[in-house]
Order: sequence, then C-alpha cells, then structure tokens
Amino acid sequence: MPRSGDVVPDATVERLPLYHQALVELARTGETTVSSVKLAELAGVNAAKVRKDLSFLGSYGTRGVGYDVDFLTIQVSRTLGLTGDSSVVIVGFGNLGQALAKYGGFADRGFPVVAIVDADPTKVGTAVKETDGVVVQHVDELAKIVRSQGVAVGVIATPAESAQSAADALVGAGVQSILSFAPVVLDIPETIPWRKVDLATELQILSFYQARSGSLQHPA
Amino acid sequence: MPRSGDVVPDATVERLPLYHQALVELARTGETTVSSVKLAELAGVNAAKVRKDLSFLGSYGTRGVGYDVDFLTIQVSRTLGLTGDSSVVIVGFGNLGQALAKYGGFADRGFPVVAIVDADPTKVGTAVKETDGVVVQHVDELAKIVRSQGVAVGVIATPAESAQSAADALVGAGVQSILSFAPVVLDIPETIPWRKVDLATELQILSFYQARSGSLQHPA
DNA sequence: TATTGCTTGTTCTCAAATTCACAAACACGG
DNA sequence: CCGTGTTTGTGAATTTGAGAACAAGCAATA
Repeated sequence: MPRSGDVVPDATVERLPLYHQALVELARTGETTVSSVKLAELAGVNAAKVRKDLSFLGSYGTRGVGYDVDFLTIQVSRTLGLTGDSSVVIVGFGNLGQALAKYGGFADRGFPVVAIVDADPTKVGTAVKETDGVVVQHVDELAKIVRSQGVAVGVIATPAESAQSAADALVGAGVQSILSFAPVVLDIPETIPWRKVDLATELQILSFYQARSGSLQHPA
Repeated sequence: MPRSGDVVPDATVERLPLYHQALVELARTGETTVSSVKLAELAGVNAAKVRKDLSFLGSYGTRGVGYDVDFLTIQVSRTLGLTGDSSVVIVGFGNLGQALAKYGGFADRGFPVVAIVDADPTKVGTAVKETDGVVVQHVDELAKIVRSQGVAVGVIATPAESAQSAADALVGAGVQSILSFAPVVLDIPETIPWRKVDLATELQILSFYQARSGSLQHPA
C-alpha cells in the first residue's frame, strides 16, 4: 500500500497535472465526486492507470462511490507542490519571449510572470501590458530581481546560442527550476530540475506518425 | 537485425528529432563523421541508447569510425518523414496564436506557417509581417485554405472552450496532423495523429521535482 | 598481410510502466 | 440487518524501455 512518504514514479508525476486540470474543471461545473472512469476520460488516459497513479498519493477514494473532487484536488496540488503562486522570470524578449509574456496561460495556472530580462539594451524599458505592465530589464539585474521578488522559475526564451549563458545566469541568480524553449541540451546542476520544450520537435514527432499514417496512433 | 521495415519504438521516435537537431548542428560546424558518444553528448542521452535507437533505422555506422553526418541526417529525416516542408495553419489569433505566428522557430525547421484563421471577424485581415505578411482569415475558409495551400499540420491556439470545434474544423478541412496548445483532451479520429503541449503542465511537473529538491533529478 | 585500436551493433539483464482482473469495501434500498 | 450494485485499491502478468557489456568488423599502419 503506497503511502505519501513513498516515491511517486516519474510517469505518474507527468500525469498528475492532467488530473489536476480535470479536477479543477469538474469543480467549476459543480461536480462533487468523480469516478476513476470519468477522470480517465477527462484526462485522456486509461482508468486503471488513474487508480494506480492516485494510489501513490494515498487511499483517497471511497469504494462504490469514487473520489471527492475538492479533497482530491488538494491532495494532487500538495503532491505537486502547488501551494500558492510561483513567480516566473522570462529570459529573452525576442518573438518567443514576447509571445510567452503576453500569453496569459501562465498566470491563470499559478505561475505569474513578474519579470522579463534581455541582454539587448535597446529592449530594456519596454512594458508588456498583458502582464500588468511588467517592464523589460537588463539581464545583469537578474540576481537582484530573483532575490527581491522571490522568483522561483526561470523560462529561457533566447536563441539557442545564448541559452547556456541564460541558464548560467538563472542558476547564479538562484532560481529553483528552469523551463527552456531553446533546442539545445543545457548544462545545469543536478540540484535544479529543468525541462525542455521544443515546438519543432513536437511537429517532427507528428511527422513520423503521419508518415506511418493510420497504422499507429500516437501514444496519448 | 532491425531493418527499415520493422517497427521503430515510440521512445525512439521521440528522440529522433534530438539526433536530427544535433546532426544539423554538426554539419553546420563542418563535421563529417560523428561517434555515438559525441552524438549522445549533443542530444543529452546515453551513448548506448543512441546506438540502439539508430540501429532501428538500419546499420548506417562504420565500426571503428562512427556515422557519416550527412548520410545519417538523411536517414533520420527519411524515417521521420521530413521530406520537404510541411505547411502549417494556426487556428486562433489570440495572444498565443499571435505569439506562435511571429515565432520564427517553425519555418526554420521546415514547418512554414502559411495561414492563420480565427472565428472573430474583427481579427480577420490583420497581417503578420514575421511570416511574410500572412493575413488572418476567417475559420470558415479553413477547408478552402487547406486544399489550395496543401496544408499538412494544424496548430490549435484557441482557448480551451473552442479547442474541440477547432479540432473538428481542422479534421474536416483535411489536415494530416494536429498540435494543440489547449489544456483539454481532444476527440480526434485515430487516423490523425495529434499531440498536446501544455506550458502550465510543464511548470507543474517542475514544481514537483523542485519540492523534492535535490533528491531526484528530472528524467532528461 | 598481420596487428592494433577503436566504435558499432546486438545480446542479455534488469528496471519501469502498463494493463488486467478481482477481492475488498462502501452506500443504499428493502 | 442483509443483499445488491458499484467502484476502489492492488497483486500479478505482460510489455516496454534502459543500460551494461562485449563480440564483430573496419581502418590504419607498418
């Protein structure tokens, strides 16, 4: 019987946000309980997998009934460490950086963008109205910003060539995790978790399954 | 001995774009051959895994020497179905849609954005200079656009509520694969491969590993 | 042509993840 | 209070993936 002290498998961790998202949606529509079958449908996975995943957090369901939406939401949030907002700083104010800054999807889900930096002095001073008028600052200010604003997450939106120096700056400034959109492997200390999102890579993976068209559906 | 007719494992497919990226970079810097160790380093994976992955495409290396960069690039491209450009249409011209349209990273890697559509008539007519002046059209034109321009990929950048109707429109219009940024599970025919990228989900996964700080590094 | 050194391709073993299948447990109605 | 129907939680079996280890094979050199 897995208890909260036990390890949560990586594969499960990657799915917890899906459940969280589905639970928030259920709460919004007024549902008070949910079965593993329903939750599986909303998250796009298999019901047995949902039950096994949730069992790693503890025994929070009621047999014959299902899971309490609000209670389970809290447990999933707690496991993911989603207690309160985590401030984000974006490094790089090119097209992608501007895009991410204006995109509201971060703040909506508890990750407000509180600062933007760039190495180009001509970009410093620009205000982004979509993020409450955050003003672009110079990358040299990074350490000061992270400390004073308590920034937890750094997002790298620089060109590939500058990504490593951006990472170094973020690590030096003291952020606790990094999300990179640059298509390069970064050298980052083991103590700081980081992930890479590469949009072109996603399209190339699709390309493969499209070429094999019909024969195989993409794995969820 | 795996041959090109055999199945390529899903896990391998997800890494092929990384190798492709690394190979392109090697070619750019003038390297003509590369070892599995070097390629592994550039892609951020284990060397044994590189060799095993590549062996699914065929026996394209030379023992004692390594892989020919140009030749291997061609083989990886062919396996991924990256023969020539694949046109992309973006559905949704809100913040994220505009962001993606202006972001040059798609075209650079063989996925030019040739059209943008939105359901809001007030947005129709806007030109995006970053993508050679592509003009936003109404979503009702989608089928015509896809047919006339030979669009292969649809990118969904709408709010979550509109994502399913966007997907339906794309499927009806005849696109061959779909990349969605909306945080919902889509109902799409098995014949059309699709993937979901959710930026907030990425941050939430990081949140977990950050909470478990230091004890576990995120799996690549 | 024989030897040496290096790197691939593949086999083998182990670990992780998925899926099935079902007993255990609860609510509810009679 | 008992039986029924439903849904969880979890062993067990299966599939998939990771990594180590090494024989096979090629180039280069003398």
